[in-house]
Amino acid sequence: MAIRRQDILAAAQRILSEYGLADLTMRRLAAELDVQPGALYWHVPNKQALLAELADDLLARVPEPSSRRRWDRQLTQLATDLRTTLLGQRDGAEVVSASRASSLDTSHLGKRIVEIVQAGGHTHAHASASRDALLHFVIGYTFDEQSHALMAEHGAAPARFGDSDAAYAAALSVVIAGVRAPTAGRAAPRPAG
Amino acid sequence: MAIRRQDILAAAQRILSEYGLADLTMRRLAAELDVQPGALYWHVPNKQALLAELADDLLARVPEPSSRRRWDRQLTQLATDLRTTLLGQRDGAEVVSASRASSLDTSHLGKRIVEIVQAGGHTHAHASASRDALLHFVIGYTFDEQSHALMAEHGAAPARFGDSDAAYAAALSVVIAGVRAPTAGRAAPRPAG
DNA sequence: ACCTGAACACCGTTCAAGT
DNA sequence: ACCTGAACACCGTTCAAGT
Repeated sequence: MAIRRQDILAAAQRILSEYGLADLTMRRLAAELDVQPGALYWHVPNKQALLAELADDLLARVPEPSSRRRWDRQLTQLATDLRTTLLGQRDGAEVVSASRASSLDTSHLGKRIVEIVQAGGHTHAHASASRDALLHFVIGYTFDEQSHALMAEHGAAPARFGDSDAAYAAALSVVIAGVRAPTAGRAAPRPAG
Repeated sequence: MAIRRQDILAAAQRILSEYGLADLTMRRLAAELDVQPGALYWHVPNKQALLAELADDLLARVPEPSSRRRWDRQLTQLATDLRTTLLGQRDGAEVVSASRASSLDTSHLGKRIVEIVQAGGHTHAHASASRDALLHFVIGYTFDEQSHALMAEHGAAPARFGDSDAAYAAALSVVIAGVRAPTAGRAAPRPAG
């Protein structure tokens, strides 16, 4: 009974969820499937490709925003769901962060964001810039959140106080406000204070 | 003639600049200094601490924004200089990204951003959210840029077309606009299209 | 077609023992 | 005080040979 590519992915998922990314090695994966490490390389070109597939599967779990709502609400929804999805998988943000390698802009998520912003009446240029700003923010932010939670668990860092969801929402709203107000860059200077 | 902590840092810098982060191993570092690998552990607790110090040194190179300019210009300047600094060091964004582990908010850079936004007449809460949005964006964006450039070099990815500085400036201006316009979240909805 | 066995070329970290 | 020698417990990847 030969192992299939599918089995490898599933086993990788299991190890990731139960033991974390640090324990997800090709040797551990082979042991989980009762084969020799080399056997994996008949099904998969290398570890990176495996991680990329895990990342894609994870991003595919982000739900579509309901298109009935206002475009900027859709964007907020999407960014919120993306974070929730990443937090829902152990080391989720790191997996995505480590293996995206600049395919984010051409990803389904990236395209959806551009569509939504354009549907809001903005130029393609502004939509692209918004996509870059939004995706890099969300992933970077969540990565930090997740790795800090891990360190706090191991006692290597003090636990953060306050409502983390609220902190995220506040930072997110900064980016969203910028998406909504592209002309602010050319607005007349307001007096400070 | 014993080696000093300083020498280790300097050698690490050399390896990083000449061969990249992947080649910066404790064993390679020891070889560079003509000592056994174990010798390093008399001077340094572990590899992570070393990387954290490299990251700190790198971030310290970011120049202070001239305080004569308008606050939002200072912010743009800072974010632009941060990217330039990261791009100026081989694998710079990755080094910072890998070893910051949520010390960014308490970093000098983080504090400066909060000060600047508050000097712009905004609340501390908004300044904190802006810091989070801005730093995560810049580092995530630059990391992607740098790793993509590396992959393109190795022929593993198509080279990006267009002006990368302009693309960055566009995405950055989205975030900055959001920092400038915190009330936009409560503004009346504009008709789309 | 699919896997084993065995190797290659590495890692970070620890620690008794030496000087 | 500072380092060596030697080990421990690992890595990802390749590839001839087997079934």
